[in-house]
Amino acid sequence: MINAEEKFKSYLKSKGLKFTPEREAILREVFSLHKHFNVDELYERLHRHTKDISRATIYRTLPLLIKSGLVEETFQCQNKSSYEHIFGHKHHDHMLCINCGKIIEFREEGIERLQRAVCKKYGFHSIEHRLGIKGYCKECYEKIKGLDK
Amino acid sequence: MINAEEKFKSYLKSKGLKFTPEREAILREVFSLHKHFNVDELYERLHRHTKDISRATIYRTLPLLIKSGLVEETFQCQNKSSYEHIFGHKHHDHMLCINCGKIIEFREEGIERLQRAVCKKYGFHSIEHRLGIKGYCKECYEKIKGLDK
DNA sequence: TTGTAATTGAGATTAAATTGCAATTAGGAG
DNA sequence: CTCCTAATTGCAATTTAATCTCAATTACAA
Repeated sequence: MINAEEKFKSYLKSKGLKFTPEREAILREVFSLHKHFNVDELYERLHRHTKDISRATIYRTLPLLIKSGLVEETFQCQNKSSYEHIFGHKHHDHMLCINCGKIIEFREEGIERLQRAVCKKYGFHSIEHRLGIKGYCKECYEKIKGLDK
Repeated sequence: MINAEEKFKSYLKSKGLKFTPEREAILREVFSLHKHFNVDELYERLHRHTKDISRATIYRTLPLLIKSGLVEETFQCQNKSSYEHIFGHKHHDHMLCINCGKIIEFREEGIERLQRAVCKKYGFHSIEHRLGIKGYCKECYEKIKGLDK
């Protein structure tokens, strides 16, 4: 597998779907973004950087990117789904500061291993797993402690 | 702390809030349910078992139950939040079968410990954490393997 | 018993996500 | 290269979980 575009094309072909300019633009935008994004942010960036692409098309394209293994839904924040591209990255988990919104990514091999062990124990065939820790980042916690709350 | 009701009352009092018949009914219903539930299911059960309580009141009461440490949001399924009561239980994680909907609960002490270690490493003050594994349960995976997909 | 701030239900509202449809188009077959 | 058709698009309407508004009610402390 050479790159994300090839992988996406190959997925589409295998399903009899088309590689349209819209899908290409979305793919490029997603991979030019080196952070998490939600549909609105993606929509805004697409409109700034390329031509108009409707939200409907974004909503229809994201599941394809996910199924092709290029994108993952990472967490939900205020009822909005956030995504990130995962091509060429190892899976990682997230800490989310509920005060300032900061996201800390981490990968903990031991947790990954234990998850595999648990799945094996139950005969469960895992497709995706997500660990999210919500709380206060170091800075915010110190601020809040100061306010005695 | 004697029981869930006392804990809820104590939380409400500490915030200057009232222990109303509606809140009591919701609390009872939640604790009579020994499984996960979403707002709709809770609403249906309340209407079957007790008097009419509006969805608005349920939506307003759940955050109180969560803040008082009696209920946890466990996962999102088809854009609906699921909850469970956690009074007297240790925290556990979930596997969700995307084929039959089965939920497997598990507690893995090692994962809990590693999570605490990661938080410590980053100085992150955790409020809640959630690990969800989606995939196929043993039975469904065998069925699907049989269908060569 | 009373006063008041909290609570309730009904219905309106918000906002994310999905869908129907007519016009357009990618891309394989010939 | 051309043609054909099923896939795709944008728009606007729709769905649906969740939130909000407001007038009437009520818990509960003084």
